Amino acid sequence: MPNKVQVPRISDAVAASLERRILEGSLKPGDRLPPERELAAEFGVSRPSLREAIQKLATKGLVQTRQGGGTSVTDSLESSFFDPWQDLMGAHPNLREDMLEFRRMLEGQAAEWAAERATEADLKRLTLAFESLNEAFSADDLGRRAQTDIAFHQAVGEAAHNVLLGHLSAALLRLMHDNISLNLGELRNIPAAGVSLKSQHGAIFSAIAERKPGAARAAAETHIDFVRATLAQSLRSAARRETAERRLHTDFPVSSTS
Amino acid sequence: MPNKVQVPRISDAVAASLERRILEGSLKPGDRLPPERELAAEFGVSRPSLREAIQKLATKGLVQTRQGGGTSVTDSLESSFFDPWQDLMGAHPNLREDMLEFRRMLEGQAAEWAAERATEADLKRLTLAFESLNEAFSADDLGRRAQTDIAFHQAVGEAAHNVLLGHLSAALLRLMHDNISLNLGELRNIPAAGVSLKSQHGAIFSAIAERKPGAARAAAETHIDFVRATLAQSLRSAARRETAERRLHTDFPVSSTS
DNA sequence: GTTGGTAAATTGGTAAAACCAATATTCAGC
DNA sequence: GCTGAATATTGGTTTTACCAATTTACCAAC
Repeated sequence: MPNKVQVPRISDAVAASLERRILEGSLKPGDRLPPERELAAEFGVSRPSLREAIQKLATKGLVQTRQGGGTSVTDSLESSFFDPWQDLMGAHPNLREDMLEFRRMLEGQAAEWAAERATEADLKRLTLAFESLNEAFSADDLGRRAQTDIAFHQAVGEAAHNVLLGHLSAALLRLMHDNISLNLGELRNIPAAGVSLKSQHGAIFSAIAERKPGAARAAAETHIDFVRATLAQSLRSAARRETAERRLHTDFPVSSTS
Repeated sequence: MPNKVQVPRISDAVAASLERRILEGSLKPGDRLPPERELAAEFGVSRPSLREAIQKLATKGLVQTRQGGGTSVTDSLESSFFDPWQDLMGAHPNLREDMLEFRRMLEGQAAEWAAERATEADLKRLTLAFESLNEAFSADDLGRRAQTDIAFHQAVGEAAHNVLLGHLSAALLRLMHDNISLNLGELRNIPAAGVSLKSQHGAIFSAIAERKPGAARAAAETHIDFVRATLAQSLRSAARRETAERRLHTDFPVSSTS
């Protein structure tokens, strides 16, 4: 093979650019890409070339196209981890504790790296996410709380600037929100939990903004420890409620032989 | 989602047809496909649609296209199943660094927990794995080395008694071993690497067996740091070999006029 | 006969324009 | 507010033209 200068194809370059955005988290699962015509103009290429790039990504499973509906980012990177973990959930009933422990490790590390590495743009984004989270807590909207909670933790994960950690963190958050036994919405029914959660998020945010890696890690770990303890209490409380419900509806027959 | 009849896209159908020919052997590695214009006429579709089909196959690695030269079937037939992370590793050099950084954190934590929690059965298993690894190093069998390396780290991951960590640790290690662009096998060609790798595994093993969490973590982190540094050296070494090879085959005419 | 250079043919790469098909949005009527 | 029709949007396909890289054919010089 002689010293042939390799000229990159337009469709390859466009596909690589979009792929990078997916990898680094700028484009998230479920996000809609701009329309083909718009995206082609944005990249300064023809639509057929842009289509070839999109088809490459579709073949890799990174995006999915629907005629009339647009092109969206799949969750294939997170699924690589999410699906096996979901299987593990069924096989290991006590996985909740392992998961929270794992999450403590992951989020502690994420917060530490975020405090070391966050750019101005990262901090701006984290600030917006934190403000949205506080608004959701004030508005008493459970759906919005879950969404902004995820967004806040994702912003931390991305400020850590390790793409693997970012995607793993997202997969883990999704796993927790998708499983009843780990349903964090249950925490909101506990009176004091909201106040504590809010101040814990605040501590994480401040430590990162003030670039204190050690404090950020400690704050994140404290937060997960609290979630852990409160979740356990909540599940015990739910179990007690179920027991009381069964007592109320249990009618024993009077038997003289046993 | 209602009972919507799924109409297959032309490009998908064409790609599937060509893929079938490749997999059944009608088209063999090295075979040239007919020219795009001819193939499009043969399938009764437009050339852009045919091109999209070809691009799908190219993305899967089943064919390779050269402008002016045609499209040929490659000799890599393992591309029926596609791991998105595997492909990303090759295409995004920064991901390699992120992965090693992440693994350093993960394996450090795994070793620490293993030292705290390993049962007698865990230690027995770890011992066997360590012995197998040493045998593989002595036997100079590259395939066996990779396998026993994975098994050793898996044993550590399981002794950590966190299911998620164990699973993830194994998945990431397998991903690195499977990735050609990382070429972990190259480490074995470096004279001092084998001895260092062996003693590093030994340090991890001893620290866990002697239940020293701090030492175990440090040993695991040192191990990844070494892999990191040696991999970088290996890649530089490969680049130097390529340069020398080019020098060997470059024959410039002697010119007296400059 | 061999080698090097040039022209022509072939084949992949890119773009523009037009049209078709599926989905999403808007609006009118009840 | 709900339903159905009309309209707009967005992906899918085709046709045509042109560009760019490679291959083949041809010819001249040695």
